[in-house]
Amino acid sequence: MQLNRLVNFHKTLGDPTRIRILSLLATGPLHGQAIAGKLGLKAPTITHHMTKLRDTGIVYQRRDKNTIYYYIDEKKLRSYSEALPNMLYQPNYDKEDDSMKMHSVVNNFIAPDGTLKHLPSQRKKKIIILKHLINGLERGKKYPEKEINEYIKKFHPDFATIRREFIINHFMYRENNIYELNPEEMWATIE
Amino acid sequence: MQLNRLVNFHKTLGDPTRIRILSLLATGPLHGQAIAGKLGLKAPTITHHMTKLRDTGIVYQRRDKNTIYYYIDEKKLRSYSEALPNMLYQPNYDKEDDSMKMHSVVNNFIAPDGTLKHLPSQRKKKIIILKHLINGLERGKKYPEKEINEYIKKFHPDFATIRREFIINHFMYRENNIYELNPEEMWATIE
DNA sequence: CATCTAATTAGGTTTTAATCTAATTAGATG
DNA sequence: CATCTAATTAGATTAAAACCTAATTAGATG
Repeated sequence: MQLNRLVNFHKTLGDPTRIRILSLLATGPLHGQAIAGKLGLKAPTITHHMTKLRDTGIVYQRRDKNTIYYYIDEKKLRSYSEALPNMLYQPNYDKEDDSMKMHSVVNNFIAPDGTLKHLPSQRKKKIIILKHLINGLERGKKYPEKEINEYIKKFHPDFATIRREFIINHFMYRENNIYELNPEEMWATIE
Repeated sequence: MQLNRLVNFHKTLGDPTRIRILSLLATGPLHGQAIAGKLGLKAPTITHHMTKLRDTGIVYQRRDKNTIYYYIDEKKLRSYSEALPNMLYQPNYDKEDDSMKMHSVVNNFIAPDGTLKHLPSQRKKKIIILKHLINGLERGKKYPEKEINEYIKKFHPDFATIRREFIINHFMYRENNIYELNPEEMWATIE
C-alpha cells in the first residue's frame, strides 16, 4: 500500500460527521436525504462526505429510481484498518536483525553518552554500527565534507576512517567532495 | 470507545508526516533531532507531531539525559485500528434482536408484496412490526396527517389504528395534526 | 553558576477542509 | 415535453492545522 492511500483512508475517518455516517450505514443502507435528515445537515454536505467515503472505497452506492443508496464495504474497511499496524510490524528478516543483534552490538560499542568506543573489526558488527551512526543524517541532503567530519566527530575523533567506511559500504557516495546518503537498497547488509 | 477518541485517532494518522514518523519508529526508538533530520523538518514541527501522537496514546517517550526517545505503543495502535470495524459490526443485543427475532416476525406478518397481514397482538411482536413500518419515514421531517395516512395505507387499510400505535409507542408525536418521528431513544423497546 | 543541548512554547503564515446557499443536472414519471 | 425529486456543482465563509522563526525552558555537565 502506498503512503498516500493510507493517509487518505485515515484522513477520511478523521471526521466526526463521516464516522456518524458510517454508524448509520452499519445498520443498513440509506439514501442521502435520510442521512442528511438524521444528522441535521444539508444535502450538499452529505454529497461532500459521500464523495470522500466513496473515493477511499469504504462505501459504494446503488441507484434505485431517483434515489441513491449507500452501503459500507466492510471488507475494505477492515483491510484498510489493518494496513498500518501490519505495515509497521510485519516481521521480516531485517527486523530480526535489528532487534536481536543490533541492540546488543550497539550496547557493546556505543558508550552511554552516545559516543563510539571503537569501530568493530568484525564485518557484521561494523555494519550495524555504521547503520547506527548514519541514523542522524538526512536522506536527500547534500553534506560538504567539513560538515560530515563534524558530524562524525560527535561520535569519534577518527572521522576519516569512519567517513571512508561510509563510502566503502555504500551508505553514502561522494561527488566533488559533497556527500549524500545512498538509497537504503544500496547499503551493505549482513549476509 | 467514544466517538471523539476514535475520530482523533484517525485524524492523527491522517497526515503523511506522522505516518512517516511511525515508519521510522517502527525500526526502533529515535529522538526528536534524528526524526527532524531524516524528514527534513525543524524541531518545533516534530514537537507538534509528537504531541499529537502522544495524546492519542500510540507513542510514548523516555528521557535519557537531555534526549527524549520516542517509542510506538504497538498494542494501542492495533486496538485503536480495530476499533471502528468492531464498533460497526459488533453483534450486540439489539443486533441479535433485529436479526433473530425481527427477521422471523417480519416474515410472519409482512406478506411477500410488503403489505401487513395484520398487526400482531403480542406487544413484543407488535413493536417489531411498528419499527419495520416506520422505516420508510424520515427523521426530522414533518408529515401532515393526510400524508401519514397515505403512507400507512401502502401497508394496511386500517391507517387509523396503526397511526395511533405509532403515537402510543412513542415512535412519533403529533402537534396540530402534524406528525414527526421521535428520536430513537424515545421509541418503545422490547424489554 | 555558566554553558551546552534538546525540547518546547509563542505567534504568524498558508493550506486544507467542513459547511452553507443558490444554481444546476440527472432520472423518473405523468 | 413539463414537472418532480434527489443529487451534484459552484462559490463563499470559517475553522482547523501544518509548518516556520524566534524566544524560552529543562536538564545535564563542567
